[in-house]
Amino acid sequence: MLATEFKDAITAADRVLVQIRTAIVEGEIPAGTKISEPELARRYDLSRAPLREALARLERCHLIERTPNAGARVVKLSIDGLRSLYQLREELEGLACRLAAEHMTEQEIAEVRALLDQHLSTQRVREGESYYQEAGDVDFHYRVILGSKNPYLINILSDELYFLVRMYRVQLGMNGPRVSRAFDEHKAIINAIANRDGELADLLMRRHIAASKRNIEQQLLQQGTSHG
Amino acid sequence: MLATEFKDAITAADRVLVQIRTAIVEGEIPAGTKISEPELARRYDLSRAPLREALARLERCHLIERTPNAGARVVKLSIDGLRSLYQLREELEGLACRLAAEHMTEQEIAEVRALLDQHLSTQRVREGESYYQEAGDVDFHYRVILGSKNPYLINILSDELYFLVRMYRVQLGMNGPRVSRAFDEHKAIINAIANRDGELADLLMRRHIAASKRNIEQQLLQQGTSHG
DNA sequence: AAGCATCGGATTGTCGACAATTAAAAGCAA
DNA sequence: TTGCTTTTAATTGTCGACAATCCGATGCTT
Repeated sequence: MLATEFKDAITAADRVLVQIRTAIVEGEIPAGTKISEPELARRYDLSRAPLREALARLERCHLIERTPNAGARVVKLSIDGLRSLYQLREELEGLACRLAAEHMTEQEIAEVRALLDQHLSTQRVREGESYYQEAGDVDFHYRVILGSKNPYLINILSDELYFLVRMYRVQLGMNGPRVSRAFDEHKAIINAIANRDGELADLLMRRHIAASKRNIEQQLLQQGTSHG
Repeated sequence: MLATEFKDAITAADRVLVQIRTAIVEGEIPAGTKISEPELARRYDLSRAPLREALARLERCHLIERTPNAGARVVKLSIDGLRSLYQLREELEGLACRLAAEHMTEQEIAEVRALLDQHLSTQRVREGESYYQEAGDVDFHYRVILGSKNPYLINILSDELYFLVRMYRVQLGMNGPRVSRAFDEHKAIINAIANRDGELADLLMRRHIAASKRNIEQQLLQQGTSHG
Protein backbone atom coordinates (compact mmCIF):
# COMPACT_ATOMS: atom_id res chain seq x y z
CA MET A 1 0.00 0.00 0.00
CA LEU A 2 2.43 2.65 1.16
CA ALA A 3 4.95 3.27 -1.55
CA THR A 4 8.06 1.73 -0.06
CA GLU A 5 7.41 0.31 3.34
CA PHE A 6 10.67 -1.62 3.65
CA LYS A 7 13.66 -0.80 1.53
CA ASP A 8 15.25 -4.21 1.39
CA ALA A 9 16.11 -7.01 3.77
CA ILE A 10 12.52 -7.92 4.43
CA THR A 11 12.45 -10.07 7.52
CA ALA A 12 9.88 -12.67 8.47
CA ALA A 13 8.54 -10.40 11.18
CA ASP A 14 7.92 -7.69 8.58
CA ARG A 15 5.99 -10.08 6.32
CA VAL A 16 3.74 -11.41 9.04
CA LEU A 17 3.20 -7.89 10.33
CA VAL A 18 1.80 -6.81 6.98
CA GLN A 19 -0.35 -9.95 6.75
CA ILE A 20 -1.86 -9.67 10.22
CA ARG A 21 -2.26 -5.92 9.94
CA THR A 22 -4.18 -6.28 6.71
CA ALA A 23 -6.30 -9.05 8.22
CA ILE A 24 -7.23 -6.82 11.14
CA VAL A 25 -7.90 -3.71 9.07
CA GLU A 26 -10.05 -5.58 6.58
CA GLY A 27 -11.95 -7.29 9.38
CA GLU A 28 -10.83 -10.80 8.48
CA ILE A 29 -9.78 -11.06 12.10
CA PRO A 30 -12.83 -9.46 13.74
CA ALA A 31 -12.59 -6.55 16.16
CA GLY A 32 -12.40 -7.64 19.78
CA THR A 33 -10.93 -11.06 19.00
CA LYS A 34 -8.58 -12.55 21.55
CA ILE A 35 -5.19 -13.15 19.98
CA SER A 36 -3.46 -16.44 20.63
CA GLU A 37 0.24 -16.43 19.88
CA PRO A 38 0.54 -20.20 19.29
CA GLU A 39 -2.48 -20.16 16.99
CA LEU A 40 -1.20 -17.28 14.87
CA ALA A 41 2.26 -18.83 14.78
CA ARG A 42 0.80 -22.03 13.30
CA ARG A 43 -1.47 -20.11 10.95
CA TYR A 44 1.34 -18.04 9.44
CA ASP A 45 3.86 -20.86 9.76
CA LEU A 46 6.60 -19.29 11.80
CA SER A 47 7.99 -19.19 15.31
CA ARG A 48 6.70 -17.04 18.13
CA ALA A 49 9.77 -14.79 18.14
CA PRO A 50 9.05 -12.87 14.92
CA LEU A 51 5.35 -13.06 15.68
CA ARG A 52 5.83 -11.25 18.96
CA GLU A 53 7.88 -8.60 17.17
CA ALA A 54 4.95 -8.12 14.82
CA LEU A 55 2.49 -7.93 17.71
CA ALA A 56 4.63 -5.25 19.36
CA ARG A 57 4.32 -3.15 16.22
CA LEU A 58 0.61 -3.77 15.97
CA GLU A 59 0.26 -2.47 19.49
CA ARG A 60 2.20 0.59 18.40
CA CYS A 61 -0.43 1.48 15.83
CA HIS A 62 -3.27 0.77 18.26
CA LEU A 63 -4.64 -2.20 16.33
CA ILE A 64 -4.25 -4.53 19.30
CA GLU A 65 -4.15 -3.98 23.05
CA ARG A 66 -1.85 -6.03 25.24
CA THR A 67 -1.89 -6.61 28.95
CA PRO A 68 1.15 -8.26 30.55
CA ASN A 69 0.80 -12.00 31.12
CA ALA A 70 -2.77 -11.86 29.89
CA GLY A 71 -2.47 -11.61 26.14
CA ALA A 72 -3.64 -9.35 23.36
CA ARG A 73 -7.01 -8.47 21.85
CA VAL A 74 -7.88 -6.83 18.57
CA VAL A 75 -9.10 -3.30 19.25
CA LYS A 76 -12.84 -2.63 19.25
CA LEU A 77 -14.29 0.15 17.15
CA SER A 78 -16.33 2.66 19.16
CA ILE A 79 -17.73 6.15 18.82
CA ASP A 80 -15.52 7.48 21.59
CA GLY A 81 -12.48 5.94 19.94
CA LEU A 82 -13.46 7.42 16.59
CA ARG A 83 -13.89 10.88 18.07
CA SER A 84 -10.59 10.83 19.94
CA LEU A 85 -8.81 9.54 16.86
CA TYR A 86 -10.27 12.08 14.48
CA GLN A 87 -9.76 14.91 16.94
CA LEU A 88 -6.08 14.20 16.65
CA ARG A 89 -6.22 13.66 12.92
CA GLU A 90 -7.79 17.08 12.39
CA GLU A 91 -5.07 18.75 14.37
CA LEU A 92 -2.15 16.79 12.93
CA GLU A 93 -3.20 16.78 9.30
CA GLY A 94 -4.06 20.44 9.62
CA LEU A 95 -0.51 21.04 10.77
CA ALA A 96 0.72 18.83 7.94
CA CYS A 97 -1.10 21.07 5.48
CA ARG A 98 0.44 24.24 6.87
CA LEU A 99 3.90 22.69 6.67
CA ALA A 100 3.24 21.21 3.24
CA ALA A 101 2.27 24.64 1.93
CA GLU A 102 5.66 25.78 3.13
CA HIS A 103 7.86 22.84 2.17
CA MET A 104 6.40 20.96 -0.79
CA THR A 105 8.25 21.45 -4.05
CA GLU A 106 6.44 22.43 -7.23
CA GLN A 107 7.13 18.98 -8.61
CA GLU A 108 5.66 17.23 -5.60
CA ILE A 109 2.56 19.36 -5.94
CA ALA A 110 2.32 18.52 -9.64
CA GLU A 111 2.59 14.83 -8.80
CA VAL A 112 -0.27 15.04 -6.32
CA ARG A 113 -2.40 16.79 -8.93
CA ALA A 114 -1.62 14.11 -11.49
CA LEU A 115 -2.56 11.56 -8.86
CA LEU A 116 -5.93 13.23 -8.32
CA ASP A 117 -6.70 13.30 -12.04
CA GLN A 118 -5.79 9.66 -12.28
CA HIS A 119 -8.02 8.80 -9.35
CA LEU A 120 -10.87 10.77 -10.87
CA SER A 121 -10.77 8.81 -14.11
CA THR A 122 -10.43 5.57 -12.20
CA GLN A 123 -13.47 6.44 -10.16
CA ARG A 124 -15.53 7.18 -13.24
CA VAL A 125 -14.77 3.74 -14.58
CA ARG A 126 -15.22 1.83 -11.35
CA GLU A 127 -18.09 3.76 -9.94
CA GLY A 128 -19.47 2.39 -6.72
CA GLU A 129 -16.48 0.31 -5.75
CA SER A 130 -15.48 2.09 -2.56
CA TYR A 131 -12.14 0.34 -2.31
CA TYR A 132 -10.62 2.49 -5.02
CA GLN A 133 -11.91 5.59 -3.28
CA GLU A 134 -10.35 4.31 -0.10
CA ALA A 135 -6.98 3.70 -1.73
CA GLY A 136 -7.06 7.04 -3.52
CA ASP A 137 -7.93 8.96 -0.41
CA VAL A 138 -5.23 7.30 1.64
CA ASP A 139 -2.74 8.02 -1.08
CA PHE A 140 -3.67 11.71 -1.22
CA HIS A 141 -3.41 12.19 2.51
CA TYR A 142 -0.17 10.24 2.56
CA ARG A 143 1.38 12.58 -0.01
CA VAL A 144 0.41 15.69 1.92
CA ILE A 145 1.73 14.20 5.14
CA LEU A 146 5.06 13.45 3.48
CA GLY A 147 5.06 17.00 2.13
CA SER A 148 5.23 18.36 5.68
CA LYS A 149 8.83 17.12 5.82
CA ASN A 150 8.53 16.70 9.58
CA PRO A 151 9.78 13.16 10.35
CA TYR A 152 7.98 12.84 13.69
CA LEU A 153 4.69 14.03 12.24
CA ILE A 154 5.09 11.66 9.30
CA ASN A 155 5.82 8.78 11.63
CA ILE A 156 2.84 9.40 13.88
CA LEU A 157 0.33 9.91 11.10
CA SER A 158 1.36 7.36 8.51
CA ASP A 159 2.90 4.65 10.66
CA GLU A 160 0.84 4.81 13.82
CA LEU A 161 -2.57 6.39 13.32
CA TYR A 162 -3.38 5.66 9.72
CA PHE A 163 -3.99 1.94 9.95
CA LEU A 164 -6.60 2.49 12.62
CA VAL A 165 -8.17 5.22 10.49
CA ARG A 166 -8.32 2.80 7.59
CA MET A 167 -9.84 0.16 9.84
CA TYR A 168 -12.73 2.47 10.70
CA ARG A 169 -13.22 3.39 7.07
CA VAL A 170 -12.95 -0.07 5.61
CA GLN A 171 -15.17 -1.76 8.18
CA LEU A 172 -17.77 0.98 8.47
CA GLY A 173 -17.65 2.05 4.86
CA MET A 174 -17.63 5.37 3.12
CA ASN A 175 -20.98 5.82 1.47
CA GLY A 176 -23.44 8.25 -0.04
CA PRO A 177 -22.55 11.53 -1.69
CA ARG A 178 -19.37 11.88 0.36
CA VAL A 179 -17.48 9.64 -2.02
CA SER A 180 -17.73 12.08 -4.89
CA ARG A 181 -17.33 15.18 -2.75
CA ALA A 182 -14.04 14.02 -1.31
CA PHE A 183 -12.38 14.46 -4.69
CA ASP A 184 -13.40 18.11 -4.89
CA GLU A 185 -12.17 18.71 -1.37
CA HIS A 186 -8.83 17.14 -2.21
CA LYS A 187 -8.55 19.42 -5.20
CA ALA A 188 -9.29 22.48 -3.10
CA ILE A 189 -6.69 21.47 -0.54
CA ILE A 190 -3.90 20.93 -3.05
CA ASN A 191 -4.83 24.24 -4.69
CA ALA A 192 -4.40 26.02 -1.39
CA ILE A 193 -1.06 24.31 -0.88
CA ALA A 194 0.00 25.28 -4.39
CA ASN A 195 -0.89 28.89 -3.59
CA ARG A 196 1.27 28.57 -0.47
CA ASP A 197 -1.80 29.40 1.59
CA GLY A 198 -1.16 27.15 4.56
CA GLU A 199 -3.89 28.67 6.67
CA LEU A 200 -6.57 27.88 4.10
CA ALA A 201 -5.21 24.40 3.44
CA ASP A 202 -5.31 23.78 7.18
CA LEU A 203 -8.93 24.90 7.41
CA LEU A 204 -10.03 22.88 4.40
CA MET A 205 -8.31 19.76 5.64
CA ARG A 206 -9.95 20.06 9.05
CA ARG A 207 -13.35 20.35 7.45
CA HIS A 208 -12.59 17.48 5.11
CA ILE A 209 -11.68 15.24 8.03
CA ALA A 210 -14.61 16.44 10.15
CA ALA A 211 -17.01 15.57 7.33
CA SER A 212 -15.46 12.14 7.02
CA LYS A 213 -15.84 11.66 10.75
CA ARG A 214 -19.52 12.55 10.71
CA ASN A 215 -20.07 10.04 7.94
CA ILE A 216 -18.48 7.17 9.85
CA GLU A 217 -20.14 8.33 13.06
CA GLN A 218 -23.56 7.90 11.50
CA GLN A 219 -22.69 4.43 10.30
CA LEU A 220 -21.62 3.53 13.82
CA LEU A 221 -24.82 4.94 15.33
CA GLN A 222 -27.05 3.11 12.86
CA GLN A 223 -25.18 -0.12 13.39
CA GLY A 224 -25.35 0.34 17.15
CA THR A 225 -29.11 0.92 17.23
CA SER A 226 -30.23 -1.68 14.70
CA HIS A 227 -28.65 -4.78 16.17
CA GLY A 228 -27.09 -3.98 19.47
CA MET B 1 9.16 9.08 37.09
CA LEU B 2 5.69 8.88 35.67
CA ALA B 3 3.25 8.12 38.44
CA THR B 4 2.25 4.57 37.67
CA GLU B 5 4.01 3.28 34.63
CA PHE B 6 3.15 -0.39 35.05
CA LYS B 7 0.27 -1.48 37.23
CA ASP B 8 1.55 -4.86 38.30
CA ALA B 9 3.14 -7.92 36.76
CA ILE B 10 6.34 -6.13 35.96
CA THR B 11 8.22 -8.22 33.48
CA ALA B 12 11.97 -8.34 32.92
CA ALA B 13 11.56 -6.50 29.63
CA ASP B 14 9.82 -3.66 31.46
CA ARG B 15 12.62 -3.35 33.99
CA VAL B 16 15.42 -3.29 31.46
CA LEU B 17 13.42 -0.85 29.33
CA VAL B 18 13.30 1.65 32.18
CA GLN B 19 17.00 1.14 32.92
CA ILE B 20 18.22 1.59 29.35
CA ARG B 21 15.81 4.43 28.70
CA THR B 22 17.08 6.33 31.72
CA ALA B 23 20.67 5.63 30.70
CA ILE B 24 20.03 7.07 27.25
CA VAL B 25 18.07 10.11 28.45
CA GLU B 26 20.65 10.98 31.08
CA GLY B 27 23.45 10.54 28.59
CA GLU B 28 25.10 7.63 30.38
CA ILE B 29 24.91 5.86 27.05
CA PRO B 30 26.08 8.70 24.77
CA ALA B 31 24.08 9.87 21.79
CA GLY B 32 25.06 8.16 18.56
CA THR B 33 26.40 5.03 20.26
CA LYS B 34 26.07 1.76 18.38
CA ILE B 35 23.98 -0.66 20.39
CA SER B 36 25.17 -4.22 20.72
CA GLU B 37 22.50 -6.67 21.83
CA PRO B 38 24.91 -9.25 23.30
CA GLU B 39 26.77 -6.56 25.21
CA LEU B 40 23.63 -5.03 26.72
CA ALA B 41 22.30 -8.50 27.51
CA ARG B 42 25.44 -9.24 29.55
CA ARG B 43 25.41 -5.80 31.15
CA TYR B 44 21.84 -6.08 32.40
CA ASP B 45 22.13 -9.81 33.01
CA LEU B 46 19.29 -11.19 30.94
CA SER B 47 18.60 -12.94 27.66
CA ARG B 48 18.26 -11.25 24.31
CA ALA B 49 14.53 -11.93 24.07
CA PRO B 50 13.32 -9.39 26.65
CA LEU B 51 16.14 -7.07 25.60
CA ARG B 52 14.83 -6.98 22.04
CA GLU B 53 11.35 -6.25 23.34
CA ALA B 54 12.81 -3.29 25.22
CA LEU B 55 14.70 -2.10 22.13
CA ALA B 56 11.48 -2.21 20.13
CA ARG B 57 9.87 0.13 22.62
CA LEU B 58 12.88 2.41 22.65
CA GLU B 59 12.55 2.70 18.90
CA ARG B 60 8.93 3.59 19.42
CA CYS B 61 9.85 6.67 21.45
CA HIS B 62 12.58 7.64 18.99
CA LEU B 63 15.46 7.09 21.41
CA ILE B 64 17.13 4.58 19.12
CA GLU B 65 17.04 3.99 15.38
CA ARG B 66 17.11 0.48 13.99
CA THR B 67 17.94 -0.75 10.54
CA PRO B 68 17.13 -4.39 9.70
CA ASN B 69 20.07 -6.76 9.99
CA ALA B 70 22.35 -3.85 10.77
CA GLY B 71 21.62 -2.99 14.37
CA ALA B 72 20.53 -0.02 16.40
CA ARG B 73 22.11 3.31 17.31
CA VAL B 74 21.22 5.80 20.00
CA VAL B 75 19.64 8.84 18.38
CA LYS B 76 21.76 11.94 17.85
CA LEU B 77 20.58 15.32 19.09
CA SER B 78 20.42 17.95 16.36
CA ILE B 79 18.88 21.33 15.72
CA ASP B 80 16.67 20.00 12.96
CA GLY B 81 15.49 17.22 15.24
CA LEU B 82 14.78 19.67 18.02
CA ARG B 83 12.77 21.92 15.74
CA SER B 84 10.70 19.11 14.29
CA LEU B 85 10.06 17.72 17.74
CA TYR B 86 9.04 21.00 19.30
CA GLN B 87 6.92 21.95 16.32
CA LEU B 88 4.84 18.92 17.13
CA ARG B 89 4.94 19.55 20.85
CA GLU B 90 3.55 23.05 20.40
CA GLU B 91 0.66 21.74 18.39
CA LEU B 92 -0.12 18.71 20.51
CA GLU B 93 0.26 20.30 23.92
CA GLY B 94 -1.71 23.27 22.68
CA LEU B 95 -4.48 20.88 21.79
CA ALA B 96 -4.06 19.20 25.17
CA CYS B 97 -4.63 22.56 26.83
CA ARG B 98 -7.82 23.23 24.91
CA LEU B 99 -9.13 19.79 25.80
CA ALA B 100 -7.96 20.07 29.40
CA ALA B 101 -9.86 23.34 29.78
CA GLU B 102 -12.90 21.40 28.69
CA HIS B 103 -12.47 18.12 30.51
CA MET B 104 -10.40 18.60 33.67
CA THR B 105 -12.37 18.38 36.91
CA GLU B 106 -12.10 21.06 39.57
CA GLN B 107 -10.28 18.60 41.77
CA GLU B 108 -7.70 17.78 39.12
CA ILE B 109 -7.08 21.47 38.64
CA ALA B 110 -6.71 21.95 42.39
CA GLU B 111 -4.17 19.12 42.47
CA VAL B 112 -2.09 20.70 39.75
CA ARG B 113 -2.12 23.99 41.64
CA ALA B 114 -1.00 22.25 44.82
CA LEU B 115 1.72 20.61 42.77
CA LEU B 116 2.94 23.98 41.52
CA ASP B 117 3.07 25.46 45.03
CA GLN B 118 5.00 22.44 46.19
CA HIS B 119 7.45 22.77 43.31
CA LEU B 120 7.89 26.44 44.05
CA SER B 121 8.90 25.81 47.66
CA THR B 122 11.14 22.97 46.57
CA GLN B 123 12.84 25.24 44.11
CA ARG B 124 13.46 27.90 46.72
CA VAL B 125 15.26 25.39 48.87
CA ARG B 126 17.24 23.67 46.14
CA GLU B 127 17.95 26.67 44.02
CA GLY B 128 20.23 26.00 41.10
CA GLU B 129 19.73 22.26 40.94
CA SER B 130 18.10 22.01 37.55
CA TYR B 131 17.03 18.42 38.04
CA TYR B 132 14.19 19.38 40.31
CA GLN B 133 13.04 21.97 37.81
CA GLU B 134 13.16 19.27 35.18
CA ALA B 135 11.10 16.84 37.24
CA GLY B 136 8.59 19.53 38.20
CA ASP B 137 8.15 20.71 34.64
CA VAL B 138 7.66 17.21 33.31
CA ASP B 139 5.14 16.56 36.03
CA PHE B 140 3.14 19.70 35.23
CA HIS B 141 2.99 18.98 31.53
CA TYR B 142 2.13 15.37 32.26
CA ARG B 143 -0.87 16.41 34.36
CA VAL B 144 -2.21 18.72 31.68
CA ILE B 145 -1.75 16.05 29.04
CA LEU B 146 -3.71 13.57 31.15
CA GLY B 147 -6.36 16.25 31.63
CA SER B 148 -7.08 16.22 27.90
CA LYS B 149 -8.71 12.79 28.40
CA ASN B 150 -7.83 11.85 24.84
CA PRO B 151 -6.10 8.44 25.03
CA TYR B 152 -4.30 8.74 21.70
CA LEU B 153 -3.00 12.20 22.51
CA ILE B 154 -1.88 11.02 25.93
CA ASN B 155 -0.10 8.06 24.43
CA ILE B 156 1.75 10.06 21.81
CA LEU B 157 2.85 12.83 24.13
CA SER B 158 3.68 11.00 27.33
CA ASP B 159 4.76 7.61 26.02
CA GLU B 160 6.40 8.44 22.72
CA LEU B 161 7.60 12.01 22.51
CA TYR B 162 8.34 12.97 26.09
CA PHE B 163 11.43 10.86 26.67
CA LEU B 164 13.12 12.47 23.69
CA VAL B 165 12.05 15.89 24.95
CA ARG B 166 13.58 15.06 28.31
CA MET B 167 16.76 13.87 26.61
CA TYR B 168 17.21 17.25 24.94
CA ARG B 169 16.53 19.07 28.19
CA VAL B 170 18.67 16.91 30.44
CA GLN B 171 21.67 16.77 28.13
CA LEU B 172 21.57 20.37 26.96
CA GLY B 173 20.35 21.83 30.20
CA MET B 174 17.82 24.44 31.11
CA ASN B 175 19.68 27.51 32.25
CA GLY B 176 19.49 31.22 32.86
CA PRO B 177 16.38 33.13 33.83
CA ARG B 178 14.11 30.62 32.09
CA VAL B 179 14.16 28.33 35.09
CA SER B 180 12.32 30.81 37.29
CA ARG B 181 10.04 32.08 34.55
CA ALA B 182 8.73 28.63 33.75
CA PHE B 183 6.92 28.54 37.08
CA ASP B 184 5.02 31.72 36.33
CA GLU B 185 4.09 30.42 32.90
CA HIS B 186 2.80 27.21 34.42
CA LYS B 187 0.67 29.23 36.81
CA ALA B 188 -0.77 31.29 33.99
CA ILE B 189 -1.61 28.17 32.01
CA ILE B 190 -3.42 26.44 34.85
CA ASN B 191 -5.29 29.65 35.58
CA ALA B 192 -6.53 29.77 32.00
CA ILE B 193 -7.57 26.14 32.24
CA ALA B 194 -9.35 26.85 35.53
CA ASN B 195 -11.23 29.69 33.81
CA ARG B 196 -12.19 27.23 31.08
CA ASP B 197 -10.44 29.49 28.59
CA GLY B 198 -8.99 26.86 26.30
CA GLU B 199 -7.97 29.31 23.64
CA LEU B 200 -5.80 31.28 26.04
CA ALA B 201 -4.34 28.16 27.64
CA ASP B 202 -3.45 26.95 24.15
CA LEU B 203 -1.70 30.21 23.31
CA LEU B 204 0.20 30.37 26.57
CA MET B 205 1.34 26.78 26.27
CA ARG B 206 2.60 27.33 22.74
CA ARG B 207 4.61 30.33 23.89
CA HIS B 208 5.90 28.42 26.88
CA ILE B 209 7.14 25.62 24.66
CA ALA B 210 8.54 27.99 22.05
CA ALA B 211 10.54 29.77 24.72
CA SER B 212 11.87 26.47 25.98
CA LYS B 213 12.85 25.56 22.45
CA ARG B 214 14.78 28.76 21.91
CA ASN B 215 16.65 28.14 25.12
CA ILE B 216 17.79 24.66 24.09
CA GLU B 217 18.43 25.85 20.55
CA GLN B 218 20.96 28.35 21.81
CA GLN B 219 22.70 25.71 23.86
CA LEU B 220 22.95 23.52 20.79
CA LEU B 221 24.31 26.36 18.66
CA GLN B 222 26.92 27.32 21.23
CA GLN B 223 27.98 23.74 21.68
CA GLY B 224 28.11 23.27 17.92
CA THR B 225 30.32 26.31 17.31
CA SER B 226 32.66 26.00 20.27
CA HIS B 227 33.95 22.49 19.74
CA GLY B 228 32.68 21.11 16.47
C1' DA C 1 -27.28 -23.05 46.60
C1' DA C 2 -23.80 -19.47 46.91
C1' DG C 3 -19.29 -18.19 47.73
C1' DC C 4 -14.51 -19.21 48.18
C1' DA C 5 -10.30 -22.01 47.86
C1' DT C 6 -7.79 -25.24 45.11
C1' DC C 7 -6.28 -27.43 41.16
C1' DG C 8 -5.47 -28.12 36.10
C1' DG C 9 -4.82 -26.49 31.56
C1' DA C 10 -3.24 -23.18 28.66
C1' DT C 11 -0.85 -19.00 27.64
C1' DT C 12 2.77 -15.73 28.05
C1' DG C 13 7.63 -14.63 29.26
C1' DT C 14 12.35 -16.19 29.03
C1' DC C 15 16.25 -18.86 27.77
C1' DG C 16 20.18 -20.85 25.04
C1' DA C 17 21.50 -22.38 20.45
C1' DC C 18 21.38 -22.27 15.38
C1' DA C 19 20.89 -20.00 10.74
C1' DA C 20 21.15 -16.00 7.80
C1' DT C 21 22.99 -11.71 6.89
C1' DT C 22 26.14 -8.04 7.33
C1' DA C 23 30.34 -5.31 8.23
C1' DA C 24 35.08 -5.38 8.47
C1' DA C 25 39.71 -7.63 7.84
C1' DA C 26 42.85 -9.99 4.92
C1' DG C 27 44.59 -11.00 0.48
C1' DC C 28 45.44 -10.14 -4.26
C1' DA C 29 45.90 -7.50 -8.66
C1' DA C 30 47.05 -3.38 -10.96
C1' DT D 1 49.85 2.28 -2.58
C1' DT D 2 45.13 1.94 -4.19
C1' DG D 3 41.22 -0.53 -5.43
C1' DC D 4 38.63 -4.65 -5.62
C1' DT D 5 37.61 -9.47 -4.21
C1' DT D 6 37.40 -12.95 -0.84
C1' DT D 7 37.22 -14.53 3.53
C1' DT D 8 36.12 -14.26 8.26
C1' DA D 9 34.24 -12.88 12.43
C1' DA D 10 30.56 -10.82 14.67
C1' DT D 11 25.83 -9.46 14.82
C1' DT D 12 21.04 -9.94 13.99
C1' DG D 13 16.97 -12.93 13.06
C1' DT D 14 14.77 -17.26 14.12
C1' DC D 15 13.79 -21.50 16.38
C1' DG D 16 12.20 -24.99 19.89
C1' DA D 17 11.88 -25.86 24.81
C1' DC D 18 11.41 -24.51 29.68
C1' DA D 19 9.63 -21.59 33.55
C1' DA D 20 6.36 -18.37 35.47
C1' DT D 21 1.92 -16.59 35.43
C1' DC D 22 -2.94 -16.31 34.66
C1' DC D 23 -7.86 -17.97 33.54
C1' DG D 24 -11.37 -21.36 34.14
C1' DA D 25 -13.17 -25.64 36.16
C1' DT D 26 -13.74 -28.45 40.09
C1' DG D 27 -14.64 -29.37 44.70
C1' DC D 28 -15.35 -27.95 49.44
C1' DT D 29 -17.38 -25.12 53.15
C1' DT D 30 -21.13 -22.45 55.15
